[in-house]
Amino acid sequence: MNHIQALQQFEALIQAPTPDALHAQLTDVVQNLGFEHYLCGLSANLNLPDPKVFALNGVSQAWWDHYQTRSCLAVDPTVRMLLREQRVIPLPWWDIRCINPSEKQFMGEAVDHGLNSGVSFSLNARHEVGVFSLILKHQPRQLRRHVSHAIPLGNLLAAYVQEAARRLMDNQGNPGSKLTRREKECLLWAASGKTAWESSVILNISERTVVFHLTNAARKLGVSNRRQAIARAIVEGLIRP
Amino acid sequence: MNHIQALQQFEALIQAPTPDALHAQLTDVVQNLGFEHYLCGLSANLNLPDPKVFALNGVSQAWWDHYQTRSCLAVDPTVRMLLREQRVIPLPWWDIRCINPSEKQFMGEAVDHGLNSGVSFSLNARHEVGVFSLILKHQPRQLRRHVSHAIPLGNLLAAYVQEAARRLMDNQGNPGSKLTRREKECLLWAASGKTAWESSVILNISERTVVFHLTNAARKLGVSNRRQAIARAIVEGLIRP
DNA sequence: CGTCAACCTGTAAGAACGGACAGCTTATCC
DNA sequence: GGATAAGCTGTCCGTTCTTACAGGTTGACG
Repeated sequence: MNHIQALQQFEALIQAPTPDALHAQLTDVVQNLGFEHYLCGLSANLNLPDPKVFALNGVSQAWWDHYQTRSCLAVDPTVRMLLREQRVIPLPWWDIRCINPSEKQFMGEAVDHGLNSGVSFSLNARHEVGVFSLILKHQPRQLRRHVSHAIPLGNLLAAYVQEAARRLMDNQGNPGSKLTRREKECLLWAASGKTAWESSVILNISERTVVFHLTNAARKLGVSNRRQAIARAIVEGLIRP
Repeated sequence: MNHIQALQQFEALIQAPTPDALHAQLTDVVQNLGFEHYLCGLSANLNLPDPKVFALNGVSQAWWDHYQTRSCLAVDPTVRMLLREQRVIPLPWWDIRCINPSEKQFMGEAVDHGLNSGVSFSLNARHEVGVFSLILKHQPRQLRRHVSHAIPLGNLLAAYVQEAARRLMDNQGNPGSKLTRREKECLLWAASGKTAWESSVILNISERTVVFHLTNAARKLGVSNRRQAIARAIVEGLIRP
């Protein structure tokens, strides 16, 4: 498959109307790249009680169930290196260094489930993070050559998958707009260290009204006080101090 | 240049000890990809009073001066589409749609300075954003074919440049370490809505000590109260609620 | 052994917050 | 015209924060 054809196939991904359609197209693309499976986990507003999680599963159901029920996110070394350590360049699996027995065990279990080798890419945007992996079930003759050759297009594919996933997620409703303009303004000034009285002077409204908006904002954000509301609004990208 | 060679050249970039060395290597890599210039702007902690900005300039000094003195960030359509609109897939310049006269004028000025065509890539990580562009001074015979062909490796190159830039920035001093472990812990619980008393129970220290750490953290962050300290710590990536 | 940094603790007074009470205006939509 | 949503305003009271005062402990380093 040459580059131009691949690009056209990638462009088609972001038009996918449903996750199922995306999965079908992606399975095809991944096989054209010389891989058997893929795995995509994307989370907007990570570490929140209600993260929007988008997962596409191109591997065996057994492995996926195992991953979820055992909360393998904490022991998955690709997640650690790409998300927590913020590695932005591709991660071929032979570069993975396990830092504790749990990670080692996890990788062993992956091999047992047929995830023999592969390469993982980091998905990053302002308020979302994720991992996209291309996976080989069987080890080919020249593993490193095979994988390395696919890295440039794989890296590009990761970006397209992220774009496609976001479009699908956006269609499912946008909680960012749940705050009114005033509520965001009050939160913004509160995040800048202003008291309710100071904000009232700035916004030319009464102190009581500032308190009113902050209270409402906190309620909408599902938290119980002002500090937490500020933290949540920043993490969700609703305000930019 | 085949993929494997390119990958080796990319790997070498992240070892660059200084911005000048990176620039020299990058100039070579970019020309191998068939482009004349590059432009890289990366900003950590955007929208803060003291953002860490990293810029590498592979274009004419005149254009760079013009870009900076006229604060073209606000009218650069690549910045709008890649950063504000969060487009994560590559942006060939023929896909740029100017949405106002200022942007149109900006693109005209770019052409006047010899930035004829190119492709821009988005650089994204949790607390940094940027744009990396590959630029053609002269329009080749088959422009679209030429640029499209370079997109996969260009996209990968962008990730390596981002990684290299971060390593250089980290070497220049890391303000994230200015908070002690306890101060970050107290901030984290405060951001979760816990009062000083509640945090004291969690951390098994006295309420007074929690207040002490929060006060110190606020002072170190250059702010005057707890709310602002929480906001700043989150934006700077020191804590993750 | 002195010094330093990080950590820990206490009291007290005034300012700010949180929650509950009750009620207004304005614009939009059916 | 009635209903609804967004915005706005006031008082009261208990809780929490902020800032000031004045200390002690522990471990690393020269």
